[in-house]
Amino acid sequence: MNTKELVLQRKNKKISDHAVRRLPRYLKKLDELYVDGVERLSSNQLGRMLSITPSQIRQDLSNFGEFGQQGYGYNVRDLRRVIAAILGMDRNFTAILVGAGNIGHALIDHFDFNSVGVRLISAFDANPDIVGKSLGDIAIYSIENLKEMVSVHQPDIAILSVPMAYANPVAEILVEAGIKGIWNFTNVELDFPNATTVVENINFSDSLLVLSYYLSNI
Amino acid sequence: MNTKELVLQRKNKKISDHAVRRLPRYLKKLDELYVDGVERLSSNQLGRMLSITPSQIRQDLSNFGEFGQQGYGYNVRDLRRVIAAILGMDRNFTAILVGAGNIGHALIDHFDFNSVGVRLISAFDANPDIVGKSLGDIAIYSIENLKEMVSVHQPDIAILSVPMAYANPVAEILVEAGIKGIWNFTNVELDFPNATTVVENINFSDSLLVLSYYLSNI
DNA sequence: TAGATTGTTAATCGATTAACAATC
DNA sequence: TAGATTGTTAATCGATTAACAATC
Repeated sequence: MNTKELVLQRKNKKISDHAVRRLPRYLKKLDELYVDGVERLSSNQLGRMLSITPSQIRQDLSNFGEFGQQGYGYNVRDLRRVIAAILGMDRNFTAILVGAGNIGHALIDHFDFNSVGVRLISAFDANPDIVGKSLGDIAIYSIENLKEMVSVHQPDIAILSVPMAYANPVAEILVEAGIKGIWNFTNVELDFPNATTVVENINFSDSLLVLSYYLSNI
Repeated sequence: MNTKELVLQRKNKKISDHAVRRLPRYLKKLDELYVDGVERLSSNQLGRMLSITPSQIRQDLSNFGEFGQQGYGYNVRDLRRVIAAILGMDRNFTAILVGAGNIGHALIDHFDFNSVGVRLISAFDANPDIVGKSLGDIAIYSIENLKEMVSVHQPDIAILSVPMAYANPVAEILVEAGIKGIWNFTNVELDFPNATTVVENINFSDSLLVLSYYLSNI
């Protein structure tokens, strides 16, 4: 299979969010197997490893192309590459951190942006005590310059980790400046009037409440 | 409506995870409205605010009981209470932080556990430099004592934020010691053999990959 | 009362699973 | 070749939406 022939979406099929969210799980398992030196893999084997039916795996992959071979299965190395490409890992997306508090710290120090193909280029904060300094090798700029910097440098993703009260106003600035994606850590649902912007939420309080629900209901 | 009569699940109906994950959104909006002094609300109004069909809201709520009134709608204050109770917010769940690195820091400093009815009682770490100190008013104990402390004090929830390599071994200790829920920040899929333990994942890398996917595919 | 809105049943839509012909 | 496993079509299952009688 030639990766260059990769079609990201076949036949204008509508691809469900469920399917998309399974792709990172496939990828991670394939990475593990690759590191372990495994060369081939059937949908059946992968399914057992992830508690997913082989049917579903084949359906999911068939949204994007034909990556297997009858009687053989999938080549681990190739399939990894394909899924990485589908997920946009080779697009060299750039990101800025907006709000350099504790979560921002944690991301800069511990999150391997590289491993998902994203490059973090700078940070912005309102606190004059930290503006002008840097976190690791990420410089912190004043939030005053956010709009201009986004307009000029056109980063793809804004990691939004400002205090809740600022979530919507800052998001609006980002959208106006032309940001394409927002990774939203604010626990606030962003309300856009005219949104072509992609928003992906990491919502701690919703998540903990769901855990609390299931704990309450065995 | 009398909150004491609340039944958490009617008719042994199976409640879908989708429905459960919408409840925190309802609650948050109801909180806002309550603070703004709004007294009543129809499923239609709430639906417009959240971009959810009124049908779905009524279906979701009907999983748990009858909380509205024909011709009137829902009482904001009552419905808030009911949903909070369904989500287990008045169960006084306790939590421990396992791995007191940056994410742990961020949670202690900024996350309002109180607002979801959870009480954080202590933290554990392997780093001898911080064991014995505290973060805010949360004491940090040695991870050596984890199993014993969990067995004795029986916290409900473990917030798992250890390095990836330790995710599964530490999770196993927690389960053996009788933990009921794990809020998993490790980016690792926990594999339990005999799991009655509830796991709720916060997976940064999966989430960022999904954002990257949608950015790649307009 | 008349209008509004619920809770629920029925209809639709979408996602998952099963089955199987094609073929490596 | 024979066995294995794909990609896809069909069947099933589950979730969402629509419709409406009940009733505040």
